Amino acid sequence: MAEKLVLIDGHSILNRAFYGVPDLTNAKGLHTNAIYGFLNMMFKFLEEEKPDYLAVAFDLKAPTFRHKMYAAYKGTRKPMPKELHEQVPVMKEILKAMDILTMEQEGYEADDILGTMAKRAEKNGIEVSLVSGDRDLLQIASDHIKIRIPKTKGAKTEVEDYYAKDVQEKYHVSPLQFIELKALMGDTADNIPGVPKVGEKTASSLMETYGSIEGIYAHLDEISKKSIRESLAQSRELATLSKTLATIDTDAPVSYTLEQARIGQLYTPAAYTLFQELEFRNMLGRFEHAEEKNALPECRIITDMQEAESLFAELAQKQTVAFYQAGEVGIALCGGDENAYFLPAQGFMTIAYLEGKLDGLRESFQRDNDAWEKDANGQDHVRSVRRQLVTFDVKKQLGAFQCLLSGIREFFDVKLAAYLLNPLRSEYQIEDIASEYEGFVLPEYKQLFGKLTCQEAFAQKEEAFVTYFGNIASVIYNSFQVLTDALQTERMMTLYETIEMPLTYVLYHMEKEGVIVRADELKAYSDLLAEKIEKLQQQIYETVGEQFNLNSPKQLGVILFEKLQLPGGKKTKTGYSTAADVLEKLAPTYPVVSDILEYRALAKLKSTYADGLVEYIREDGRIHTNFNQMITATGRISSTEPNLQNIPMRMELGRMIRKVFVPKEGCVFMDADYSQIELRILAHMSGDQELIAAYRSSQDIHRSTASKVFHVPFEEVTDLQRRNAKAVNFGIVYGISSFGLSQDLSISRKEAEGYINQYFETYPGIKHFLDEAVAGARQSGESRTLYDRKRPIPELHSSNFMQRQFGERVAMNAPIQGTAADIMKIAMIRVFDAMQKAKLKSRILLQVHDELLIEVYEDEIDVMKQILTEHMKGAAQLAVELEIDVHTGSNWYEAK
DNA sequence: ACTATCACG
DNA sequence: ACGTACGTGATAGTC
Repeated sequence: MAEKLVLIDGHSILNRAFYGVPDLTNAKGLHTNAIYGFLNMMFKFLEEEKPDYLAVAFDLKAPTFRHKMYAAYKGTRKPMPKELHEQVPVMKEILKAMDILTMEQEGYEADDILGTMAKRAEKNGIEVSLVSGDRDLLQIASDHIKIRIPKTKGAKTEVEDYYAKDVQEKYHVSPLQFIELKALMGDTADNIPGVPKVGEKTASSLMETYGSIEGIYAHLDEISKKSIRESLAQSRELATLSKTLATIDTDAPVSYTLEQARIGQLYTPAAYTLFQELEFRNMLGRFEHAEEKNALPECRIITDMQEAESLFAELAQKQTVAFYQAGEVGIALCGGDENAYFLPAQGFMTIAYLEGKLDGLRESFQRDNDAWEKDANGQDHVRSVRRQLVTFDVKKQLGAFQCLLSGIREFFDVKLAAYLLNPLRSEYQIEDIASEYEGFVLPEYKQLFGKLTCQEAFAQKEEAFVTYFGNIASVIYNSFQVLTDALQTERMMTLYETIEMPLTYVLYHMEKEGVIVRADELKAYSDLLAEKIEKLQQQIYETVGEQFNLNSPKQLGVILFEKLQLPGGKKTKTGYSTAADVLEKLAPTYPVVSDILEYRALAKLKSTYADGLVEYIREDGRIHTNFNQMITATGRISSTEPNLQNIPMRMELGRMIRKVFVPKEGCVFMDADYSQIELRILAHMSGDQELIAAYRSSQDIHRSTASKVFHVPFEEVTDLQRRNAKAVNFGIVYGISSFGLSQDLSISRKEAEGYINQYFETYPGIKHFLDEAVAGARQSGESRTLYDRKRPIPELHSSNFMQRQFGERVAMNAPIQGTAADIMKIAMIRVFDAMQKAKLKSRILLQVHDELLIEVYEDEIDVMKQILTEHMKGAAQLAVELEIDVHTGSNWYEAK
């Protein structure tokens, strides 16, 4: 078989990667996304093509000959952004470390080097693949030179391949004619002027008819369109120049030889070090067993019960076993590199049987772990011998395998670990973990089976199905080591083991329990709203003198700011802003605007809450929300389908909704919430003596702040002063900015700035803490909570001022909001444990960031209140006490 | 699929 | 000269 050469257009691929891959930075703040994308693509091509030779060409910084000609004609290229620029030398360093030939040559562009090398290789009977983001290279395509153009489509990369015939097919010209096609239409990205008025359509029809630029000019008078004909006549020189500019030199005196490009040891120690520095953890796997890495283990299906028995016996000897359940169809298992198994639930091998076997494994693991634990006496090395069952998304798996509930510490959740290591991702699919931490490319379920359910897929495509789930089990098994290592080096194992993993179980129980919502009352409330909405709507239409869709901000904007000529239009990119803060300024003068505001409020209540919630009431009369543990950047949990963390509270009419949330027969609701937990955390983390002292003397903190900031005696603080001080306190926690504060208080930026300066003078420790938070985050590229939860902040090193400012605010807010989330999670675990130990029948139902809602049996009210007080206050020992408010009531409205 | 708006902490 | 408060999720309208 012919040998193979892969050539890569360095700058062009880096550029593609830079814009295609989301922003990434390493601990030192170096941007790495372009390098990451480049390497991913390179590995993909290496795996697909298995070439014998590989080389990457770069342009030299100095403008080259062809560009100089054009530079004189019309400016130069845009400079590349600094975030990309800094990655180029690092990229070259990596290639050097991997012993990959990089080619650059004075006076020649990367295109020329690539073209020349490709043609030379072709002459030697070598198959060439040329990877570039640039269609320029199509002119090089032949029967043995394939041009590969990667296209980033969302998360995936698709590749367009062009041999000569493919160019002909798509563009109706030969590769050589492609040069002239391009010369006619021009290319701004490549600084080729082209002929004015000639675009893609015209150029290709001209080329199809006359075959060449020369041919076109020979038959100039035959061209029917007058404007085109004249433009061509006038731009003859430009056309020639463009052709010169577009032509790639395939016979340049390139000094590199094919032999220099031969692939040697790619996975060298030097490269390993670099990959570590850049934090490309998923790629590190390639270095360990570079040879065998391409193959996933064999996946076997086991239908025979005797075989199943011996498999489980074998797995019971392993230190780690990965499992993943495939819908109701069966379970995939993997206990090592060599094999993965799929056990369908059929015949005598029922789900119950499989569940029992898995629970058996768990039990034996637990026995060993308990024994080791006793031996080790709480020493660190226990972790390395602990036996664990590894899976993906424990909370979801619990739904099917209830038995798993009895063990917590025997399970490891790779999805949860991946979230903690990088909480910024929008999703954590098993496929992403496979590629990020293992370097495996797993096909997606949808690609293999489309919309088939697991049952259908198993019935119709058994082999693919078995392979798919076997691969998942194997990826779970393999990523376990990488993820636990990463958690250790990031000092996050304690967070994982003592907070996140136990919390999963608490959340599972809360979801399963659900909360009663009275559908009949909700309906009555909805009808009440409907009546009010109808009246308001009629009144608004009458005043305005026209019917329109009140729910459309676009139509409303036109009515208010064009038809009625109200002042203060324009704001968003799509038109006028009709947001509440804009309308509120107009409401006092224009009664119709305040009607609109009221309409909006009522419409929101009706659609999202009154009508929205009914849809989620199940047959048991309860709403079972999802508490998502792997969404937020700061460590909070979120609630969906429905969101029960944003039930109205601030306005009385909305707050009434809470009356439909009721405890079950024989129970009351108990609601406990932390009092100003974030400010207390700020006092602790900053160590500011004034603020700590204020809390210790248990003063009204906002009043105290007002007194100090505005220099008035504590007793004489006015309501307005207190309100302003409260806003400043909030602002501090959000990462203060004078603009934000001025917006919130409707004051001038100057005044806001005055408040902030006064505040920092009063609490110098806070100023120092916030400055340090930003400086530290800038250094390390991340911020950390008291419990070492991290949030990366790549924005701090952005070249965009706005982004950088955003990064600074995040650096101030994340440690505070995140620590509050940590403490609440600790409290939830301890409260849950205490309730179990006391064998209470009462249940935790909801968490709303700083608040817990409990369904409490009448005879457990006292003990429940005691548990909440002890464990919520005791969840952390801070420089100031944690305080909570506890209320009871016969519905959520009353209990709050 | 995206934007604007608004509910909560 | 720019155009922002931090963190979420649901709905309706628009493309």
